[in-house]
Amino acid sequence: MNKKFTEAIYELLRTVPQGKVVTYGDLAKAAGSPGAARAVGLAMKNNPDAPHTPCHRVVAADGSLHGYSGAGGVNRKREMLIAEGVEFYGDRVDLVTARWNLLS
DNA sequence: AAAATGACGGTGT
DNA sequence: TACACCGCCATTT
Repeated sequence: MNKKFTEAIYELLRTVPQGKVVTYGDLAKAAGSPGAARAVGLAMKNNPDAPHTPCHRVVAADGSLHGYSGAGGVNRKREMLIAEGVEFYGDRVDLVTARWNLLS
């Protein structure tokens, strides 16, 4: 425990409503360490609190999907987001409309 | 305690 | 736009 970083990531991630997404960088910044985007992704892979944490709503800074520990990989992740109402632009998420503000 | 890892981000080609 | 390289940070081994 103690790992406040990962813990903060989960907390913030839980605030993201369905149909919205956040980037690793924004998540890291909101957690208190801008630039730790990699650490954010690691937290998802190493300890995905599963259904408790919507890790599938986390996308790259350019809106593209990077990875997913769940079944189906990024492929499943993409379809999951579409099912939630996230507007996709090819294989990229429309961050212009689907990006969630972590500050709210 | 030190080194290696990884679901990133930005820039260059 | 796609691919490659470097730099960044926290976690894991």
